[in-house]
Amino acid sequence: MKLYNSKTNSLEEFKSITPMHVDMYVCGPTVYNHPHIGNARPMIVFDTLRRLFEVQGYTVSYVSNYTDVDDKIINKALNEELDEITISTRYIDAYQAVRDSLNVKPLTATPKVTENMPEIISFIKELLDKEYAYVVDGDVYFRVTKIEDYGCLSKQNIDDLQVGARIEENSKKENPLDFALWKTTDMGIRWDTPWGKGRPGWHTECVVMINKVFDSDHIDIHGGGMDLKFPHHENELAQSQALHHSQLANYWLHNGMLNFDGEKMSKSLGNVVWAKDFISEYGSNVIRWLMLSAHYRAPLNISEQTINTAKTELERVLTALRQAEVAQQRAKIIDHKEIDEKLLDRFVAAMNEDINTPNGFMEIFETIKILNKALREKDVDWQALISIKNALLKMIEVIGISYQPPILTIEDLNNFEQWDNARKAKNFELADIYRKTLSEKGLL
RNA sequence: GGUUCCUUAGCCAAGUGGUAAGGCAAUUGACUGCAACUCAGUGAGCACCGGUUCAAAUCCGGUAGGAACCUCCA
Repeated sequence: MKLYNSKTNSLEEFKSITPMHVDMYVCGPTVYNHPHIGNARPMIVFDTLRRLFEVQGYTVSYVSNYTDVDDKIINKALNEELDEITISTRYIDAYQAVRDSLNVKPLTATPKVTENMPEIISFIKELLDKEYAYVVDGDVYFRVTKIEDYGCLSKQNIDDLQVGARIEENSKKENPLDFALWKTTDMGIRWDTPWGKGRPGWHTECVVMINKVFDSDHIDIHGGGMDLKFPHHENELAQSQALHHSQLANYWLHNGMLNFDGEKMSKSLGNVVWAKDFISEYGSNVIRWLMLSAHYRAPLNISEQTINTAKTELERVLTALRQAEVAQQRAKIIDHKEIDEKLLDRFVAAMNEDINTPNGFMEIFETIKILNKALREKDVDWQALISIKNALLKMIEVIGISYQPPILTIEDLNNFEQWDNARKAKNFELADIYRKTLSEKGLL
């Protein structure tokens, strides 16, 4: 498999640290609100990558965190006169519900900041001990200049950054690029430390959780949205280099951002679309199909038209499967588990080119064409047909499309027969009645 | 101001040197009792300019337009 490594800006052949196993960490959300449709993209992309690994025999440890300590959460809690845990729990549940309804496979672990405070504090302490960090008025900052190639992930030059850096009110830092590891505060949830009572900065948690959950300072894949590349991932990397001389991950993957009707979603534009609303309106299959119809690194624009296209295309896939299934059951052919490996291999090969889902979709369409033709042969080769169908089922499983094959009842079988008979007898009025019944049951 | 990236038919979207995948829409034909489904066919020379090469959508340079990031938004 080839993956585009954001760190080297090039396609690289994937090689796992442990044979046939992948350790993957994807930065999760700060849980202060419901997930919007943009949050769904990394969920879908990295779940698909996980499934792509698994179909090839890898086991995958897929971890994604919840940031449950943050100013936004604290503010929300103050607004609603609730405590932070109530707020963060509410939205963690909301995220989990969206993951479930998007058919995202259960994650291996979903660590939270509040559950890792001793480790986070001792990590910061170690950075202080080794002088990669310094304390000012109870705040702790990371000393960016101590990392020689700081900026190597995001291809930022420190000097350029300093020129472009916004002027901060906070002049306590040695260098404007230094980032906060700890903030002393008298508001909201706080922890005691030798340097002050407060809460951790954002960039430390991911490194600490990776180290802890994977029991290693070096994993295979670190993913997230393109917007996290700098500063978040850069800063994670810097901390890992500081304490472990480790690059943290072999492959850094970043998904592109999502637009709605050509515009970035934002509260000020008032065009934020909540994932739960989108899912209940269009269903998770349509969303997955839509999100995967473009390459994960490219920006993706959602519009009425792209939604409708996704619906139509998806319907084509499911129709082919359904019709094959119905015909097979009417012919009373018992299913076998064989898969047309040649067809599946073509799909996997396409997907293995840096999760090239558009080309994967092409192979799906090719397979559909083959299936439809096989189904309409004069003498159907059922064994071959079932193998093709099973290959197609495997493909949509990789992209996470859920599909329940219809199970024909005696009544359904009878309706089919009556429909055939009526047509033979040229009693079209009666035939149309049966056709309507079958159509309404979604069997045509 | 800095960094990274993008520009392919009406629309979506692959394709990193050898002569433009796939899909949606449109349209023609076949199938059908009619229809749906399905199958077969029809359409671009790749933003623009210049260069390298036997050969470029693909490499290099420039122009125009667009996007993301530059301290906590996936």
